[in-house]
Amino acid sequence: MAKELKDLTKRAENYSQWYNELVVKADLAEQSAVRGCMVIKPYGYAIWEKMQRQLDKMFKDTGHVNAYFPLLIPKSFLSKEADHVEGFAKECAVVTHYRLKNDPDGRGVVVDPDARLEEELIIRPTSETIIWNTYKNWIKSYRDLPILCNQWANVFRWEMRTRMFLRTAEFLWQEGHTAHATKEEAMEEAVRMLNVYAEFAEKYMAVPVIKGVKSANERFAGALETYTIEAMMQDGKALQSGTSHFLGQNFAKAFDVKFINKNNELEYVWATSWGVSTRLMGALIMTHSDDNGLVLPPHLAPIQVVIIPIYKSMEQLEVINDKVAPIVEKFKSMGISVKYDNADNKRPGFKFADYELKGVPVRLALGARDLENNTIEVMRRDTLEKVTVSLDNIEEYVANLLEEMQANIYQKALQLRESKTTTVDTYDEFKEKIEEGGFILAHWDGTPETEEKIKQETKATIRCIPLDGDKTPGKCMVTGKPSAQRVIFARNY
RNA sequence: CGGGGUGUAGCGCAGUCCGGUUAGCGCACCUGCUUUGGGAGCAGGGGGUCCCAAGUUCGAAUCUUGGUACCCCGACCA
Repeated sequence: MAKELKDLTKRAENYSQWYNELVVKADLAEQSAVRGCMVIKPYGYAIWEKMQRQLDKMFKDTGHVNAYFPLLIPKSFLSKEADHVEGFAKECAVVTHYRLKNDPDGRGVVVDPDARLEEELIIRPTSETIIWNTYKNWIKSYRDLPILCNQWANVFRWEMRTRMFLRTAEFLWQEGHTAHATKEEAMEEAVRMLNVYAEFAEKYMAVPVIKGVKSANERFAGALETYTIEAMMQDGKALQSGTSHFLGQNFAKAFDVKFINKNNELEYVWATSWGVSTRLMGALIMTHSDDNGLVLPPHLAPIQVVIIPIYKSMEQLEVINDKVAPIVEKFKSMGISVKYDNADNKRPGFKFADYELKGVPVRLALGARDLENNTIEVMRRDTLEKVTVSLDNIEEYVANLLEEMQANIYQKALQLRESKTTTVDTYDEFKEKIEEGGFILAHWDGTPETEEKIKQETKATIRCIPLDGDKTPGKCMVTGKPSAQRVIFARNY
């Protein structure tokens, strides 16, 4: 019986299949009836909620507020910014009718041809256009600025190929849209939010990221500058985990959003937008999981501690229940989320394996042996180490352990990234190394043509031009032309 | 849209080449007893339009034709 679930542990030649299986078996999500869409199950959603709550707090701490804008966007809005429409047109779902009717010839319903919309509506792939159309009405004077709004929403992009969490047709995200009086202020905002994302990834998700700027090819449609955080998955592929865009005055011009500045002059507004999505769930899963299933960072685990009783009779269970009750209370008072699983319909071994699969950071097991010795067994999910410790001060012991684990899985991920990051100087060496996966630091002449050539020949793209680190100039590995600094190449999800 | 693969019980599959009793196995599910410190054992039980349609045949899960769905690899992907 055990075999079925243990097959999960064989990390398939095919990482995608292994990933899919993990997502389903850890009870995070499943494919829905609609192609490319995903049902996020309660356990998966609980993790997303924890992410949401923390991010939302960080947005508010940096002065932002939440609002909500419509799902449907008039088609004409999308075409107002030329680059923007170019980037999204191919993947938009379009609403053309507003009514169905009973099929006169048969069963079921059909689209009522008389109910055609005068103007088609687009299901938002992102909300810049509808938001800027709205901001136009909100902004008259420099006194109305800045506007620092965020919205939590779903968006829809009709992708050709999807993967749960990493790329689904519909996904949940937050999108911040800000309006500023000056260029400098808007640029600061874009960088500020990039830093918020990086801090969230590293401190809460325990996912090390590289902050950088996108090349022109990879830039957001309609942006002047796109900042990104890039993470490395365990198979060496890159995952773009969050982006923050400096939009310049492009959307202000497209939607004619002007304000009167202090000198009584009419000026276009400066803009940013920034977002992270349920793709972060994918990053979380792919960064830490091991052959026993999910590994969740303590700061985001919906259940941080699970307690499992081991007993031979109901009388014995009663005794354990009494022993555990105050421990549970103590954990709760310390703000540690705890589950006491004394369900009698599963055996302990099953529970052990199941909570490991779900990535619960700490497991405590209490049985007759422990009752005699005043001890408890502690297992940490990251290393799978088991120790038996005294019941006295078990709460503090676990609280410390959780922090240690949070730091440990971050370090582990960081070490993996460093071990899979190489520096190359020639294109031949590059072609060889890219096959091994991982990040490659190389010089590039800064032209889209060279980047495109490398992409065609190696399937690797420039993930970012790093903001931090070595800034030594050099020569492009392909053309030999001057390069300001090394950039990061990788294959990506 | 190209290449490859798969549709048989809730899930995972065998059977298909070479047509032939009542379509089989594992897991899950239900009942009972024994168990419980790493995915329990035994016994009994329930559950099937064999993806759809047409054709060949005395007889089709199996052969033929057409359709369809999903998966993987590409193309695509702020």
